[in-house]
Amino acid sequence: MSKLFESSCLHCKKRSEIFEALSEEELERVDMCRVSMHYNAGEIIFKQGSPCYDFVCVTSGLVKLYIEGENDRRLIIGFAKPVDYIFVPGAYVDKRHHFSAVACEETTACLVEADIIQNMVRTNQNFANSFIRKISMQAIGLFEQIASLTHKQIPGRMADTLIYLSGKVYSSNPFSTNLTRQDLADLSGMTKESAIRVLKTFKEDDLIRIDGNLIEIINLQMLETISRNG
Amino acid sequence: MSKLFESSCLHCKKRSEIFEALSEEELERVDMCRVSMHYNAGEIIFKQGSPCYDFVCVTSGLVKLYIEGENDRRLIIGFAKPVDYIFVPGAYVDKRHHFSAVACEETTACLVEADIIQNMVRTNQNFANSFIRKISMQAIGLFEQIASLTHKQIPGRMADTLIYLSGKVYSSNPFSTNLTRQDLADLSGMTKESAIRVLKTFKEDDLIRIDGNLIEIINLQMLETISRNG
DNA sequence: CCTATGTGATGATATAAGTCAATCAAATGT
DNA sequence: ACATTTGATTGACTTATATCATCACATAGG
Repeated sequence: MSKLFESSCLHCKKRSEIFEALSEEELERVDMCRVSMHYNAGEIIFKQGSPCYDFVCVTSGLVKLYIEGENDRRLIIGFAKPVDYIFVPGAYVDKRHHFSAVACEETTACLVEADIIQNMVRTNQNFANSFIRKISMQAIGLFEQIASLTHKQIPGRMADTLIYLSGKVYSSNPFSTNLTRQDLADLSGMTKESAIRVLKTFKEDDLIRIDGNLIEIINLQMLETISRNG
Repeated sequence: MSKLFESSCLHCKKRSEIFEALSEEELERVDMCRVSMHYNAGEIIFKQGSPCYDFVCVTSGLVKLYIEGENDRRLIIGFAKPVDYIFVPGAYVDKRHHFSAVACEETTACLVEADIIQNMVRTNQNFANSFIRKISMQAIGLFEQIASLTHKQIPGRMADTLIYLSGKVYSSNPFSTNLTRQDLADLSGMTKESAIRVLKTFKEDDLIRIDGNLIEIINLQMLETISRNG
């Protein structure tokens, strides 16, 4: 909505890694053309295939990023949380989004014109470097996910998903989430029913505890073993 | 081996997209510190997990890039052919290789110190831009592969592999390849036996023809339909 | 020349995981 | 307060795909 209830980029600066490379003057330039948006849970921020005009920087809430395949199948390839900006590879190739972004919960985000960012990548070496490092990390994450999805079976994949959520996304244990079983399935490359069944066996084996929105990993070591054995 | 039997980067320039952004002076700097290497089929160029010192630019032959998972399982994530340089995401993160590179056939490649390249990314805007575009394209390719591998079943995945090889890697039809059935399987996320079986059904249905090292797509349209239906 | 060794091919079998269908609980709208 | 929707759960069944075992063939090495 209005940018009034967001402080300016200059003060927001301390929280967002990548923007540290920018000078005050550059930050002001970003601030000038940014639009602060509010999304309710479930609302689409951008959709795969649509033209991409903006870079999105999540300032609160949580956003899931997923690929839509044929037959209504989806695969969640990651999350963006405060203060991640979402790297959109299409911005440098075909100006199209190659995955969709949807708010998992109440989310606010700043949209900045892609041109402005790309321009700063051109003119500011340090920014460009952070940018490339960020893309690199995303690529490495994808490698890990692709290896897990193709080489492991259901228990191993779900173990990876739980470890990822607790370790990388929510950074806490137990963690409170409003991801659905379908989301967990889309993260692990399986059907919702299979997800429910593995989670049940994990509960029965006292590896995890689930109470409503709260998921707790009780036996991380065993989960890691399951992950390793595929 | 010796750099004598390779012409200098200055003359090689016309063939390699990304280096077009470099000035003569910069190209000379690259030329100075580059090492030209020769690899026989099957030889490892670099291995997942090892420290990465160099960027690799393939000047002849073909290189397969693959992730090694647990239990000896591998997944081929792409190929590098003349004149691709291999983007190594670890160079900007942890200085480790996150996938392995192996020569599929007689291959020559130039190795350039990662520092030199990274330095030029810093100082040359156009080079940085080409660099980011290249990474972006790799990421988009990974998205497509990950969607294919997780959402499609064996015939769809093998169809994708054949279309990819003919269209993107060999750019010809028929194409001559010395990839083994195991390689085709590693590209498609299945076992060697499954790969052999689908290929057999494809042959029986007159979609493809295989004669020794030669693979020909006879009915591309039908293969694309199979790909779409998963 | 014979023996390893790697690759391709095939059949029998086991099993992992998807599909389909029904039920239940909680949330939401009227 | 009731109807409707949405998500979670479970069971029965089917099927896709891996595994295992075997065999043929070519090539390389001693």
